[in-house]
Amino acid sequence: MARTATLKHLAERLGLSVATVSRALAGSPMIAEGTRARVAEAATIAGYVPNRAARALVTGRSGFVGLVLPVRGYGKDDPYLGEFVTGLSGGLAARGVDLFLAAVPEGQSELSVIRHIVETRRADGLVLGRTIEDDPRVAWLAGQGFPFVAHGRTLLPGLVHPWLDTDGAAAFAEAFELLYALGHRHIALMSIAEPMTFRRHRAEGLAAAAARRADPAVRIETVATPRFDRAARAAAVGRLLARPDRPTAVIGLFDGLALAVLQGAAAQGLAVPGDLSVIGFDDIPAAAQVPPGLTTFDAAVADSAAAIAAMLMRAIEHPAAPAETRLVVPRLILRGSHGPAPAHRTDKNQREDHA
Amino acid sequence: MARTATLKHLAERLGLSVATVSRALAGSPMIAEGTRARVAEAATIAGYVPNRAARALVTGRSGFVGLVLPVRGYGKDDPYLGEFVTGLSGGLAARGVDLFLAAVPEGQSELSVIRHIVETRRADGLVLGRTIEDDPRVAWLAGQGFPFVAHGRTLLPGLVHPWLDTDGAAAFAEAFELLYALGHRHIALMSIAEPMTFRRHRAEGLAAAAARRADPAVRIETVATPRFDRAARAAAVGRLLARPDRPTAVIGLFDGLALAVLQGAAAQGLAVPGDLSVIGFDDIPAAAQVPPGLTTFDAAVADSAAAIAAMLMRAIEHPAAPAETRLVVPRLILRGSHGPAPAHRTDKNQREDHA
DNA sequence: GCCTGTATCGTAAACGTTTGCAAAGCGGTT
DNA sequence: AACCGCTTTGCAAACGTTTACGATACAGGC
Repeated sequence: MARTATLKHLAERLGLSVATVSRALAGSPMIAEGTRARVAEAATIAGYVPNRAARALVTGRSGFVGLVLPVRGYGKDDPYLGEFVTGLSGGLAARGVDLFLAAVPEGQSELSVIRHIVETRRADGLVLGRTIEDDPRVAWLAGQGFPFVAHGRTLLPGLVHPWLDTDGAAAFAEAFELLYALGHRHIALMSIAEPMTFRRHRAEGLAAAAARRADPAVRIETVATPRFDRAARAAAVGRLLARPDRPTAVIGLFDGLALAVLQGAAAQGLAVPGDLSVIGFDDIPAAAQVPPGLTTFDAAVADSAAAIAAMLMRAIEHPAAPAETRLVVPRLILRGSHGPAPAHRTDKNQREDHA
Repeated sequence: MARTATLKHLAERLGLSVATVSRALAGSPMIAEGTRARVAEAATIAGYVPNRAARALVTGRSGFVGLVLPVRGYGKDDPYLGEFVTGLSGGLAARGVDLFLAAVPEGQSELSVIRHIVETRRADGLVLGRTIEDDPRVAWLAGQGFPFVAHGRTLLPGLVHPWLDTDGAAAFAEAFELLYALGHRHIALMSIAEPMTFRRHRAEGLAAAAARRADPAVRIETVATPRFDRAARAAAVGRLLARPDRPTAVIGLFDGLALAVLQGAAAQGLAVPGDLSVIGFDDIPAAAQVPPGLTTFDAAVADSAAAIAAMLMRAIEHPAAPAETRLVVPRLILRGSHGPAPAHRTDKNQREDHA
């Protein structure tokens, strides 16, 4: 197996200089069309592939885009990681860039890992997952002028930055309308304590849709538990469903919470959707597996990831360009966990004005 | 912000040559202890970090280890990817190596992606996931002498290669013993049609344990469906559980199958574990969420991944060393889906000799 | 006092690419 | 005939490392 061909080899074979060959391959306008064709042909038949290390050394660009994984955030709790990563990698590979993956070691902050990547120029750009409202990573990267795009908005005042987000507000408004049309008036939102940006948008979308109905019978309540605390989550669900004035429908901020509601309902002998309707968000695999099938939203993670890749490449190549943002609307997936509100049981301590 | 310090900067500041500084940092024995200390100190206070591109250019090693992700294999169906990747990345980072991730584009074979990585020397080593019995990736890489370690064994005749695998045989033997002690005699194995190596080992472990009991009442049957065909899977489960001589317990080759059984049982009004015991393998997050909690095995993916990282680094640094292999035993996690065999209902068409 | 060996350090080449600058060729103008 | 401008190509430096080899010094042995 011949050692991988280099520019010098091509140059010698063609009777040209290395510089000319390099420029021809790069499509430089200062090369005659004829020679460019000759070079291109010779390159393909020689199976030439540029040495990335050499190129990186002179251009100062690594040819890599980084993704950092906080162990805590993306652990067993992140079923969509596979989709996200494949979409990202695919989108980047099409542009000749590779995906570089960094885990956050135990006891280190994600920001410190990011700082290290930036300072050592290990990647030309970064993609950030799971942003929170005042995300320090976003603030720091924006301050550095380092190219990045966030999956999820932030609410940092006076700071515009590139992001792609799912339109959680629209989705939760749609969920409300679905439930309202089925007769549900008392709806609970299972939420989390952490200030993830998506929490705010989805909650606001739900509240806004409810307000638009201007129906005094409508009652929305929210219960929040720590994001990774399964026990607290289960306990809160138990309390919620055991109440005499329990809601007839509950929306989970994401599927994990909706599944917990399903489990809690089963534990208390409540039929879904007979006694209780449940709607989630994300469409994780378990949503299709657990009976009676969770009605939820498909966030199109793979497509989003590919779009993020494209946005990031633009940000890297045009650092001065204005920040690009993009909102994708999730698709409602109707399965078995939603149904008409139980007619015989209106909230005991409420006037029966919608009967 | 000062441009990242280089060897030349350090050399000038210390009144040494670049070569000496390089050697001192590398811990070469031909450097006096005193100067080494001086260099080390200067390097830390200057925040020196070697330029990977330059190093890669001269050493010919990229400083990256590759992981290729077939979209089909690791999609929504691979909930353990996050754990695996973080474990891998962590294990590699500790050794100064980074993880590089390649997705397999639609319409391309995984082998072609691997070939491309190897031929362009984009990575110094590869880790292979989801091996099958006669895995062409393993065969090709071994033929090339390219460093790699497989997560899962192969059954390629006369080919020893580095691998780390979970001891599925031991686990399924343990599952059998658990069920046998609870009185179960008729057990079904939900399996898949694809020749994944783990399928064989787990099935053999189950069969061997059953054989060891030498109990004529013991009956093991296997039903296999295509791995990614959810509909076929559900249909097969439905048929199995609807039979008058249905098994009293079923073991899923992995949690996805066990969950399908749980769902099928619920659909037919069978109580778990009252009427049917179910055991899975992998401990995916949904296993803890779905009622009554799936009894399964923890495959310790993160630890395995870290071990794979270590093995791969050894394989890269000592290409001539004999292939290293490692078997880790999964841990049984007892939850709610197993229980005593239903006493009142022995198989109708079978003698009641174990009553 | 000379030779040899050892410890320590410097010189310089090499890795493969990009790119500023010079050079060559050539047609057309004055 | 000299000059200019344009197109096309080559020269050479640079990116930051590693490493083979040579150089220097100093010690010990004769």
